[in-house]
Amino acid sequence: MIDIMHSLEKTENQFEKYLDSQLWHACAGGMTQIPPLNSNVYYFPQGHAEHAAKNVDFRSFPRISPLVPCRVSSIKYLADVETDEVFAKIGLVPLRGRECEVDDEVGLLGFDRGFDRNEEKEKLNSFAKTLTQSDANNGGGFSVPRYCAETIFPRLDYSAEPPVQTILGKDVHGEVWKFRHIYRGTPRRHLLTTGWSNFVNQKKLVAGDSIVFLRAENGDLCVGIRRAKLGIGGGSEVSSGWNTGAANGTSSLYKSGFYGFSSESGLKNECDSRVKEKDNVKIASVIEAARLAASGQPFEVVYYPRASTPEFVIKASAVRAAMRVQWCPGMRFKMAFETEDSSRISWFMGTISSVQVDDPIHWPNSPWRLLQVAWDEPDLLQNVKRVNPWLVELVSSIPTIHLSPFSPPNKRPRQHLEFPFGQLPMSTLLSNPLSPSSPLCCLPDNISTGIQGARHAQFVLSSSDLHLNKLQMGLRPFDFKPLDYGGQHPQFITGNPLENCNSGGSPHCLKMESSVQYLKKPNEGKNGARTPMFVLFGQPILTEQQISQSCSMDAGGNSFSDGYHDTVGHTSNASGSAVIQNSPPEASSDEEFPRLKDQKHEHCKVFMESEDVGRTLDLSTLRSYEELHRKLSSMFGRSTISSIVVYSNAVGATKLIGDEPFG
Amino acid sequence: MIDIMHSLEKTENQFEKYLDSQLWHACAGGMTQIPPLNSNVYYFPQGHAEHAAKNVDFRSFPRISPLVPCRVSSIKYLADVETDEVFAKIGLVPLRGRECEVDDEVGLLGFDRGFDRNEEKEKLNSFAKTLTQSDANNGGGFSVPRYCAETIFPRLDYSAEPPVQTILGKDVHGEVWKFRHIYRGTPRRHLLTTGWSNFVNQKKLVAGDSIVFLRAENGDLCVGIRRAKLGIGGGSEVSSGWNTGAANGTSSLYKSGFYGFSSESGLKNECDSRVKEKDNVKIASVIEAARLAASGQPFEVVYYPRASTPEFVIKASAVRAAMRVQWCPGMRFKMAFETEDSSRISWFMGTISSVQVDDPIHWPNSPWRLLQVAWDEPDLLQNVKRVNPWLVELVSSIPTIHLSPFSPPNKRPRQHLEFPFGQLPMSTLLSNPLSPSSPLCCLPDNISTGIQGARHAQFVLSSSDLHLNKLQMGLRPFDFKPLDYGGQHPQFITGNPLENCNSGGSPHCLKMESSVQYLKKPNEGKNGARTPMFVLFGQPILTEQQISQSCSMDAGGNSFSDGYHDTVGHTSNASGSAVIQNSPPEASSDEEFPRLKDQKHEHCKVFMESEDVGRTLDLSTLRSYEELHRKLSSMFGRSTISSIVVYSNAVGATKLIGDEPFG
DNA sequence: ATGTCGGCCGAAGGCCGACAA
DNA sequence: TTGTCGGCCTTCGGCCGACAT
Repeated sequence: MIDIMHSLEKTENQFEKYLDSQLWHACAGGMTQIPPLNSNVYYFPQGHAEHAAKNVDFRSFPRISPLVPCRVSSIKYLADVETDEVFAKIGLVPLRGRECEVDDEVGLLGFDRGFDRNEEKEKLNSFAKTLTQSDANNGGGFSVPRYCAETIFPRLDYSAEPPVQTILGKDVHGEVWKFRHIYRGTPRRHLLTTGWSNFVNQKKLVAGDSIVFLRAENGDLCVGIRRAKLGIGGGSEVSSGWNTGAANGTSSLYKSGFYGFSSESGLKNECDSRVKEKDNVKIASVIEAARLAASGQPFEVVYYPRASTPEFVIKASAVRAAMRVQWCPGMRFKMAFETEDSSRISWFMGTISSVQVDDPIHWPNSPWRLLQVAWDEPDLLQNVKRVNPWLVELVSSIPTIHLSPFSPPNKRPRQHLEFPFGQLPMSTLLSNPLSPSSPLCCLPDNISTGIQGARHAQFVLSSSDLHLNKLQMGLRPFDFKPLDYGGQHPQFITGNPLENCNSGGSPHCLKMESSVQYLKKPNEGKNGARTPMFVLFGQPILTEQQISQSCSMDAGGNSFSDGYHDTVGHTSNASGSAVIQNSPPEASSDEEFPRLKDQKHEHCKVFMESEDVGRTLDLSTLRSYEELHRKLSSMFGRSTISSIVVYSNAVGATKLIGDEPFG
Repeated sequence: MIDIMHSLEKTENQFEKYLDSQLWHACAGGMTQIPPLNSNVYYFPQGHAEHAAKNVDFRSFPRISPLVPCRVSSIKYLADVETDEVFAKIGLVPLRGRECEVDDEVGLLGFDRGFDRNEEKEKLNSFAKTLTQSDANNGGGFSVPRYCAETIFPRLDYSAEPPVQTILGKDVHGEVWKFRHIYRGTPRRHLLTTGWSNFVNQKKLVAGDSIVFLRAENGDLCVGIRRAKLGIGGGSEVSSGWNTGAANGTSSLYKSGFYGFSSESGLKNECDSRVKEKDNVKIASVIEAARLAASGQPFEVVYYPRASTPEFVIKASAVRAAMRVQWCPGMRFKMAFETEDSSRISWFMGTISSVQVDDPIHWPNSPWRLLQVAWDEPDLLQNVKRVNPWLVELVSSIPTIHLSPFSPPNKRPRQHLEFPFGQLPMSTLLSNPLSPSSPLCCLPDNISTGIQGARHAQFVLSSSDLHLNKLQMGLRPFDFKPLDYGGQHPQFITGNPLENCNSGGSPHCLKMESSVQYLKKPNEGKNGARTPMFVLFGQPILTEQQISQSCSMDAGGNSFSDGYHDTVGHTSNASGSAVIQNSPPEASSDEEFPRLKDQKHEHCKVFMESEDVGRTLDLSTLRSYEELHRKLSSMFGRSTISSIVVYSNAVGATKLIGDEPFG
């Protein structure tokens, strides 16, 4: 394969050393989602240009699509030689026509799972800590959280007085750093002393940066760094008050001159800055990528996961799912952000204030940053005005349902959003938005059995939870209910009651399938056996008996379809199992709940109450209660899971399960 | 003017800041000769490629001349942002045909002089010191040589106890550095203390590097650095034992890690190395320059004066002069090199061992590195095997004269050396090398008055002088003799008695005018009045009366022609003043003694015996004894010059003059 | 459990005159 | 005149437990 861009970069960066994928992801942070190898994605030139942090002139490509369907042909995990900043080179092969459809399946079935497993393992073996002032201070050591010392570091011999050992850690370049690890003080605590200061200075770390310890599969201890982002969200402006500590990052790096005059001298050239100037991604690269993409040739993009701009190579399924939603002003949603110290992920609630194409002149039909939003906590997200639809998650569709029957159909010509995948014939859907077979604006007409919002209700999150450092909602029981129990009303958020969608002038309601599709009774219109089952954070949990049953059935995995593929595959045919027929169960759990796949909803943190130590659990890999039980038992080293195990997902909702089996 | 290369470089180095020419030359060192603006030069692509320190593939320019006549259209004095290394961008406009001839005159008459004046001033206002171990040590200060403190630094108030002041020095980027200057200790000495260590660290200086203090015209004190070259001469290999101290330059720059392991980590990326990797001049630049040069378009070259490769943009007159010499194996010569610490210039003696084109395959007719040489002190110049003819200076032509009458004329076909200037019709000269009007191989037939080598004898240097730190030959009287005193025999060097030229097989004797032309009686065949005059290191010194006389004469300045232009202008006409007729005296003193112009022969160091402080004197600017006397008086602050003033030139020859006038 | 502080100690930085070349 | 050295003082780096959160 001819790869011009790659060879270009080779010349400036002769020695490319590929990182371990685990370490790379640990450094990239929890928000980073690199699409799996051979999966189908959309490439957004617009986002690529944004990533380059420069104004890119695309005039030479007048007709390039704002989103180019591609297959991921290669992924290289790399790290900047100077700053240790991780980045990836993603090889993309543009797709067209039938190719999209066919290959999409391959990607979904073949490789998605492998990636998720990797991520799971990483979570188990790595620990990230944000450096405190004391950690980053010159004369100091590093306070090692007990959990890290006990689970990641080599076993310490506590019989010595004091217990000490030497820690060797490999960084992203394979260089080994040496630390003295001591367990001392009153009360006892783990500390890194000798060697730590040198590490801080060499890596130019400041308070707010994070260090990642990871125990690799071969037993090596790895050490990565994750620099604090200057601001939350995607804008170039720094949000006020958020993470200001890291903005002034030079104070502890350089001795100021004797009279203070020479500090000016030393900081000029880029070698001395701890973070390279933001020209990682060159304009030329963007142009070249766009050129090749437009002409259907393979190309390669460079992506810096910590560059504070949204990802521009997005899993096709996520984009498709987002495009199926009929976005309306007034919709309530939540969106994930990395916290200031990059240690956690916070979900921020907001309301869609407007749905309009971001840059109609240059990218007339682009869904990129389609949604203008108003945040419940606008202070922290001042510079986040527009977001990508596939990054937000609706928390309740009730306002849409309540209001749309009384709002007049929008007479204005809709903006045509490009959507080049063959699987989703835009023209059909858009040309007749009011046809019975496709969803109406704010009026889903194919909901037959009313609201069955139990699954969504599970994600309801009061905004007061957002700033809890610990999840303390704990001990109230989780009501497991079989999905086919009808009549269960969702727990509604009563935020802004969506005046926008009701007022006559401004509402823009765009595209396709209503979000209330999510609430559609999953088994409706399927050949699905109405098997009783349980859902944990939207992830169906079956007994092993149920699995063997469903496998023996015609399309057992499809029983859990939320209705996406019904609409996708057969806009005029309500009963469809054809598209994903014969898919093995593993695949179905991934693709059939794409809304849940986004942003780690399948990952739950499991706390053992006696320890207050959370372990992460990938629900998507659990196919039975038995499997869950085994996993939990091995996690906590006990043979039985007692009732004090509390489940909590990233949102902060917590559940307590009893010792008795689910079913 | 379209200048592709320039604009290319602009993009990578956005802010080009031009240096003061004086500071630039002070940093570049005494060996650097940048040809004057608008002067005519030869551009050597071969040397350019060598400068890039890479193998450049010139196959795309099959017929590019190895030396391209050009006019210097621009000179930019610049310094590397990171390393402070000075470099120049020289704009060149290829010349052809008549253009060469005409414009050469303009260059010679118009601009050469201005440059020399600059250099003179710089010498007077700057001081360079090579850092000792103590200077470069971490815990130390800087020992300021008294001369530097008293002539370059601001006046110190000695009434205080101790006398202290703050020194502010601007570096090449205009940044100001602050030093505490104190005069203390027993015995008293000048020191820089506070601020010095910081400077050393920031600039990553090591013992062997030099610091240059310069008092600019506006009174500002400037501070430049001049890093030690890794080896003397032009090769890429480091000569053994020479300047080894600087080769290991990292010891004092970085604290080694606590356990020593992290020093490995810190030194990897190029930002931490004190000298950038040797890719200053890119291959692409060389190719591009060659392309433009071959097609006659203007181009620009980047030249790093401290890159240890010979200059590749050479004053046309110097090349022409060298090409007129009939180079023969066995010829004795000297060549200037910068000393290890770059504080002085040493002349090394050698013998031409062979005359053959360096790279006959790629550059079949190139004079570049034409001479293969054997050094009298081969140890120090192990890697200098081949040198450019215009860089060597014959010290005696006696072997040629002695031997050539008995050696048979070389029958082998001569190698054709390209020489594209119109003024020197190669074809004529080469096609008939034995014609009476052009010099024979080793047999000058146009010497009419025997040997008159007084001028050359003045430059004879015994190799034992080379390593003297001080010029101590001092006090023997200098025999001033009018030039038209005939019969004075030169002081011959009796080194290797040139067996090569006598042996039948190997001698290659190439090109044109015999070196004994230098010994030709200058006034012979001229319209010159046989005015008695004195020559100081080859620089004629007239009384003011003589000047006014010669100005009123037809070609007064030409009286001092050494015969170059006779041969050049009129190969078949022995009496010629036409070429340089009407030249003002200033111009003539420059161009008519080109051999003396090279390598600062016109600069003498003047020592006041009571002080042992040398001042530099530019003889070429002196046009009368009175002027010399005035200059010396003002230099030493005395109204009369007593007999204890000793003259010594860079070679080490010293002269003592009396109080009485020359004439 | 762990962030921050002051105390303490040793190393390095840095200024000094002595002394010698 | 000036390079180098040892002495001496200060500053900084860095390890420690105390204490508070």
